[in-house]
Amino acid sequence: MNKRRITSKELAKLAGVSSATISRAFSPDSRIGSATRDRILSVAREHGYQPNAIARSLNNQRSRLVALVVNAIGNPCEAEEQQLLVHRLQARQLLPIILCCADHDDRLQLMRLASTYQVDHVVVFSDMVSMQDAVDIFHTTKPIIVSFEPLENENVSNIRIDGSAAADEIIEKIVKDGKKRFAYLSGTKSSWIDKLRRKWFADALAKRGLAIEAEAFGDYTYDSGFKEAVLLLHRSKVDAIICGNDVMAIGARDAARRMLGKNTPDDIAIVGQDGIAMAAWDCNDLTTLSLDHVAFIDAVVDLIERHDADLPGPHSITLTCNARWGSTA
Amino acid sequence: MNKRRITSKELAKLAGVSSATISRAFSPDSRIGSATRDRILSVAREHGYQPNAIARSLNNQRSRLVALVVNAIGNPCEAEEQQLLVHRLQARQLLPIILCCADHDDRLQLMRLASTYQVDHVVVFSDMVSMQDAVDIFHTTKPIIVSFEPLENENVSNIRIDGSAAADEIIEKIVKDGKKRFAYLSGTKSSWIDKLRRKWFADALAKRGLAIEAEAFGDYTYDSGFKEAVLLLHRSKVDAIICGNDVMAIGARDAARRMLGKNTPDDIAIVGQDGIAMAAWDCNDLTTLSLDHVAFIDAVVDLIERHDADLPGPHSITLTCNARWGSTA
DNA sequence: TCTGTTTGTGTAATCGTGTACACAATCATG
DNA sequence: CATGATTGTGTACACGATTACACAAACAGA
Repeated sequence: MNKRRITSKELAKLAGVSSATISRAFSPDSRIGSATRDRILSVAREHGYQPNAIARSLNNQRSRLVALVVNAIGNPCEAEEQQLLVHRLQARQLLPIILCCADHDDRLQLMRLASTYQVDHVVVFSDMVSMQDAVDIFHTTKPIIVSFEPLENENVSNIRIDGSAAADEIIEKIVKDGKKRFAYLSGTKSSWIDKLRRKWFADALAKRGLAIEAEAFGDYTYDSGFKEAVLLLHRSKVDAIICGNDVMAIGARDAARRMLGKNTPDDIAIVGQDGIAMAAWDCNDLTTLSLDHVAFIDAVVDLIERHDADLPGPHSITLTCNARWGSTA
Repeated sequence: MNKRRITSKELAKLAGVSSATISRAFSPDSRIGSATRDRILSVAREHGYQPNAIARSLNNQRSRLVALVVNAIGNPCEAEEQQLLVHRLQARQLLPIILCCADHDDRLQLMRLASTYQVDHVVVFSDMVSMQDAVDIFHTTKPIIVSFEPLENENVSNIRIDGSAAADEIIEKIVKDGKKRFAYLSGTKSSWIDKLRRKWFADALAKRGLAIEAEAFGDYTYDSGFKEAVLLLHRSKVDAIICGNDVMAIGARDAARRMLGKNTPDDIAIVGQDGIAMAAWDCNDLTTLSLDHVAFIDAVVDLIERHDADLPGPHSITLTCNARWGSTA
């Protein structure tokens, strides 16, 4: 119990070889007698020896650590993607370090801390950090950065999301249903992705001679969706609310029903964004502009693998969203 | 761009000192002239130098990494606690490595991988790994393990959860409302925590001359809650379902309403467990046996800090749950 | 048999820090 | 002013692996 881990040198003594041979026994393709290897692996198992990844990282300049910069873990919009990505990383023997930006006072400090661990890759989900900051902090440690936000930089790969067609489809249907006055409920005041999403819908409305009449700002949570929807519906006569994400949409739907007695889709149309699993639950049944999470994470993993294999240059992948129909619009 | 990180030796040359002095400049309390330190820090900032945490870890035998063994990231029951814990760890300059067990074929392999990174602490949320396995794998690297499951071991601290009183309260109310036939919908077939939770309710029923009449097994997801509830309600005439977690409870509630036209709480009582934020949403309004997440994570952090400061021995903390009332029971 | 290749292993340097030890310079104290 | 404590810095080694290089043994082909 509680005994210190055995080192390769100690194991070498036990197996009657040099520490170099120990190392070779654990490197798949290296010149070593198969008899020796078997003996070493057996002795290693017996003593619970495993090569120290920290020492190994120091030597090869590869940590096999990946920093995941996220807003929050609990937030379902990201959680499903995080889950998927973590799974994929683990299958490739890469370990994720989570950097949770939501309630951390000094996000840059946090990223600097992670950068000292020589992470091999960085994936930025969060829209709370400026991409330029991420590059500045991590460029000294050479990892590639995968991010939503397009940034021309030789170290940054991007996943671009295009939801304009899906937004157009959704607006088409809502307008056909007779709705005329639209509100947009943003998730943040300053996020790049939020502005992009808003533009998809604004463009679709403009095409039909309509516009976003009212606007509100929440923080991607149910409570903020609920609260802002109440305020919105009290101060303006909108009959459709496009929300920055699904969770806020659920909050807005509840607010309309509970506080103003308005039901979807007859009295008011409500649209979410993300396409989280919960949106499809029977009690929610949300109409939402949905991103294919699997395709999204496939793209991220693809970029990471490309970089892991030292293939040249950063890349850019564009994914399109699609409409997922529920009973709220 | 993309230039290799500067090392302490290179910085030493630039600042006209030895690499040892560089190291001292970054160690808060070490003998160094304040003028020298200021100069070094300034040159360091200029060149983007930060001490390499990997090398430092190798040297001090402290990685400041914490392994978080969880079932899934997306699962809301854990997500809130994870979020809180990650926040606390980050505030202490500890970085979390996530080990996601849910869909990983070889959990032990995964834990072994993490153990090679010499993590300082391990927190086991998941009930999918046997505690004994965790101890076997991590004991060679000396970290303390914080876990739900009580295990007598000098390296394991426990957080025990007691929900018996709250379960009694809840059963009391449901029985008073006239319900007589109870079903229990488990989250897993084999989990230790699931059996414990079930026992709280079974005991409360036994006290009143009642028992769990029907039983089903899901996997903590909405879909499984929905599906199992349908089967359960078709094969037996229960009028109350206690669910292994909140998400399944929401699924069960939807199933009862949608597939059998039974509403809560009049036709059927439905109870969740965990007390996740979503349970309190207006559209759910779940009665649930709730754990105080903040207190829980406080306890975890307390144990970690104690161990981080090299205070003696593992400890055990017991927390009690309380009933949170909604309109489903 | 002689030479040239292949195979298996050990030696020693390296990765980037932290720190024990040594030593010079500065300071306090009588 | 002499002496001892304190302060600031450099030198050298340790942390635990990987790997270039060297070298002996085994083996191939003529």
